Amino acid sequence: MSIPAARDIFRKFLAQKGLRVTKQRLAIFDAAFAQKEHFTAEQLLDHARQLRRSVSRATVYRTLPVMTESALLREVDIGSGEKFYRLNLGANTQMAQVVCLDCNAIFEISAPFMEWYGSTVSSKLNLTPVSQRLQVSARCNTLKQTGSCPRLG
Amino acid sequence: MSIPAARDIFRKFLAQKGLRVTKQRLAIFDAAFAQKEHFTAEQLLDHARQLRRSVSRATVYRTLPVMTESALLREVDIGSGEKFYRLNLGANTQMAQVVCLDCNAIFEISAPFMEWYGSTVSSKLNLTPVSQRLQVSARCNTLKQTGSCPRLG
DNA sequence: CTGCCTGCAAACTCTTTGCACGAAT
DNA sequence: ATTCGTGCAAAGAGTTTGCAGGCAG
Repeated sequence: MSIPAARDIFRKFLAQKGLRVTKQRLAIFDAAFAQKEHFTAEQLLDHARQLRRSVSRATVYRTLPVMTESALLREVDIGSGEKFYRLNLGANTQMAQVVCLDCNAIFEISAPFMEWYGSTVSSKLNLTPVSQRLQVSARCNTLKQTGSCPRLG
Repeated sequence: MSIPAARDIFRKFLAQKGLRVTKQRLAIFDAAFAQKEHFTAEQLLDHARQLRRSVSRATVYRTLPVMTESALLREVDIGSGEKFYRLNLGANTQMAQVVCLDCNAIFEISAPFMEWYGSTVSSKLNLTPVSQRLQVSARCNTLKQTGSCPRLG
């Protein structure tokens, strides 16, 4: 998806929710759109400030939920204290994460069965599933064998 | 498992690790053993203080990892800010959680396939799995239909 | 013009840590 | 007698919030 097209989704979502299209929100959106991998609120702030000096941390934290609700971003909480976010343009499958405890890399794995699992298990409890997450924590074999991780150098 | 038997496991684990068997650690252990459901560090502190007035928050936080490593407890992080813990005496299957967003109940579901999934996915990345978690967030049907949740009243 | 949005800084929550005293081995 | 463990209080990290002024609609 192109930048203008994605930005349009964001504008429309804001309008739909009765939210204003501000320069700060657009700068934060553009910064998020430029990220290729997972990023934190702080990293997003850094990048957004390069696009618009005055963007504040508070506005980043207030805009992240908006972008998550609009499905432009996906929140990835690996239980590490800080939350990660990731572009979610056009994604339609549930994703699992494999987190390397040695180099902190997060690998995204398509896991369509999660949706089925969520429904099955929820219905037995008379609940309606909202979301599901599946995460695997693991250690690097290469690091253990050779003493260095390909991603750590 | 009986209380003395479980306490023995704890004593042995402490000895094995070269850690001292203190009155505080035993009080915290007994408090944890009395919990039937998931509990937080704060709840554990409350209960432990009923058994021994002087138990401090710091010691609870320092003891929780010890009990987790000894497999007497299992840590359950549902991404809600605070961590939950649960007795894990003799459990040998991977558990998934279903979390009700309406009443915050946590249901534990046996999910043995998680182990297989973790291995399969990790090996493709040349990683060795350490742990996995699977969680479903859901909403209460009864609450939606009748306006009241059986667990909220 | 109205009132939502913003930046700033302070507040908040949960958890961790430095220190001097106290207790287990 | 050692040394580890403890309580206390302060620090820490990430995130949220109250407020006065600014800008979108």
